[in-house]
Amino acid sequence: MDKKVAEHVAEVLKAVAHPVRLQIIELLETKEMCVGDIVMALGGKQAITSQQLNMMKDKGVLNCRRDGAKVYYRIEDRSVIRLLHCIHDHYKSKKS
Amino acid sequence: MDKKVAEHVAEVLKAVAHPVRLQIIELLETKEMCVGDIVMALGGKQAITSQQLNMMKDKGVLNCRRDGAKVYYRIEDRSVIRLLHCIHDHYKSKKS
DNA sequence: TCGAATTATTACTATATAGTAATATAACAC
DNA sequence: GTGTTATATTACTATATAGTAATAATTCGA
Repeated sequence: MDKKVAEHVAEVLKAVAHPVRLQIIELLETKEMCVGDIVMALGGKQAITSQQLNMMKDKGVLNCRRDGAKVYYRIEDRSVIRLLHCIHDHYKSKKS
Repeated sequence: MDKKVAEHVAEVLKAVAHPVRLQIIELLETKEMCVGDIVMALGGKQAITSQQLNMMKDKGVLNCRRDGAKVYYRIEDRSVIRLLHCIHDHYKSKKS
C-alpha cells in the first residue's frame, strides 16, 4: 500500500471511528433517515448530529437529499458497511 | 450496536486510522518485524515509529517480544487485517 | 408575511493527537 | 566497566477533533 492509498484509507477510517458516527452508519444501513429521526434514535443533540452528518458527507461516506424542510441522509460509500461487519463480527466472537 | 460496543469498535478503528499505522499493519501482516526494520521499511523516524507501535500495542492491535536488544512486533488482533482488506479492495475497485 | 419546525453554521472551549528533539533505558560486544 | 546499537520515554509545540451554546438559514402552513 503506497503512501497515497494509506492516506485515503486513513481518511475513511477516521471518518467512521467515532461511537456516534458508527451508530449513525448502522441506522442508515438499510434506509435513509432525516436528521430529526437520527437525533431521536440516538438521543444526541441536534447540533452535534448535524455536524457529524456533514463531516461524513464531506468525506464521501454519506450523501443527502432535501425533501421540504427535512434532509434525508443515506450511505454513499457502501464499503463502510462491510467494514463495520468485519470488526463487529470479530468483537462478538471475542465476547462469546 | 449498543453504546459500549460502538465505543470499543471506535477505539480499534482509531488505532489504525493513520497512514503510517496502516502501513505498519500491512508490513506485519505475514511476519513479525523489529522496530529498526519497520523504521527502515517505511522511512520514518525512530521515535515516531516507536510511539505508534506502542500505541497500537496499548490498544491490543499489536504485541511484541524482546529478543536481545531488538524488539519484535506482530499483529495481535487479526481482525484489523480483514478490515484493511475490506477497505483496500474497495479503494482499488473505485480506481479501476 | 408570520411563526413553527427542521437543519446548518458559527464562535468558542476543552481535549486529543501528531510530530520533534533530546534524553533515557536495555542489551550486547569487547 | 565502556562503547555501541536498539528501543523507549519525556517534555514540548502545533494541529485536529469533540462538544456546547447561541444563532442563522430554509421550508412550510396558516
